[in-house]
Amino acid sequence: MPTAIATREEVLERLLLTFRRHGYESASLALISEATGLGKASLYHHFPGGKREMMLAVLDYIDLWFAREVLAPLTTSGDPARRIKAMFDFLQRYYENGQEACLLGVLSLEGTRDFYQDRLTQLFTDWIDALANPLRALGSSRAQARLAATHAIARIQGALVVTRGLGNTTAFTSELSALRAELLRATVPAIS
Amino acid sequence: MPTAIATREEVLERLLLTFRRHGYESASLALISEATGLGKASLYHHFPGGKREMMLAVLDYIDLWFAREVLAPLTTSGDPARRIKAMFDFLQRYYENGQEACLLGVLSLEGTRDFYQDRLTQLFTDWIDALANPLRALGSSRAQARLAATHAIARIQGALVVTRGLGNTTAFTSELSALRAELLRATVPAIS
DNA sequence: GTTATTGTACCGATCGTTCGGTACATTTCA
DNA sequence: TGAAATGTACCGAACGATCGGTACAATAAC
Repeated sequence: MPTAIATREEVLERLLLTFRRHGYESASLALISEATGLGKASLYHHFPGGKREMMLAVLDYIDLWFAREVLAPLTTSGDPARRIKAMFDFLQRYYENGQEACLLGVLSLEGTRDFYQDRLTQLFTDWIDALANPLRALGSSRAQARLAATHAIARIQGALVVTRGLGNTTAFTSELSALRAELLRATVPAIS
Repeated sequence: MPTAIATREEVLERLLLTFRRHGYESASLALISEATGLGKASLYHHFPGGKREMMLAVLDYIDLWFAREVLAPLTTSGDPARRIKAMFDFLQRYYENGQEACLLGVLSLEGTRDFYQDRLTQLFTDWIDALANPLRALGSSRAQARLAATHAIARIQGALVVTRGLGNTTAFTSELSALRAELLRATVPAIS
């Protein structure tokens, strides 16, 4: 093999960041080429299916580390409060206090999501199911926990939107810490 | 004057819908031309500044009716609960149960928002300030009301995102009715 | 030498934009 | 009153640039 300038994982990481920042349609190949440091030929060597395959590869990649970093920790049998805290710590890092977008959110608002809508739905569903887990352990019924989990993820997404709309990260920080406290209290008054 | 096939307001309405569905970058002139029924050249007759001017015109248009339909009703001196209810009724209609996107949300997640970021910030700020009004009237302090208003708008935006991600409108409906009940109770426990 | 990887040069299609010009109601002037 | 001039609304065609994608020869690692 010739010197792989970057490992596949590094390339996927760059792709992910580019899609997070620009979405699918607006992420041009020129932009992707620049972000990954790979020429078009190289990109098409690694992803013969073109931009679609790049997006799908990123979604596969997300499936992996999202399962490892978020879903699995949420569904272990440890202290539920500890599990929830771990998720928030991760999100705070991952979104960089609201400065970096969420791929799921960006893709959700895209005009045409034909070929990845089902992947999106699956990711959201998995996330909701996983988060419902510790909420049940904190005393909610199955249905309540699912509603509360949906509610929580909506708030996270909303915090990201409003933060970018307002142009500063205070909204994100305060919303996330409030949500965290609310979930740990196991009181989701708006839902009950 | 030749008979205008469509009034300027009708054109702006079509433009708004197109930008809501596709955002700024992904709304091509071909798409806009089809949506408005105007040829590209005609569009440039009405908006010499091109796509940018179309977007700015839409933002001007929004400033007008958003102020009339949402902000003004929120800041009247009537029953605060009634004012809040009116906003939710309007939003439910405007977003069509989560099927249609919010221009503010879509634009907020766009990769480059250089020339309209300040307009976006202003719109969000105005909305938050207006909503804080009846919340104060329901007993919250000034700071609490502002936090609760920001929280509410984040949840609305998040509900739209998650609804589209999940691909069905139940999340939107349940989130919005829960939020409405919460605001009317004047209890925003996650913030306090 | 074989195979994986890449840079360069291209393709047709579409991007936002502009040009040249038509249709027609209004205004100007005889 | 009637013809000429003006202004507004609109469109088809084409602009240069960029889009996503491909062909292929050169290069690099084994």
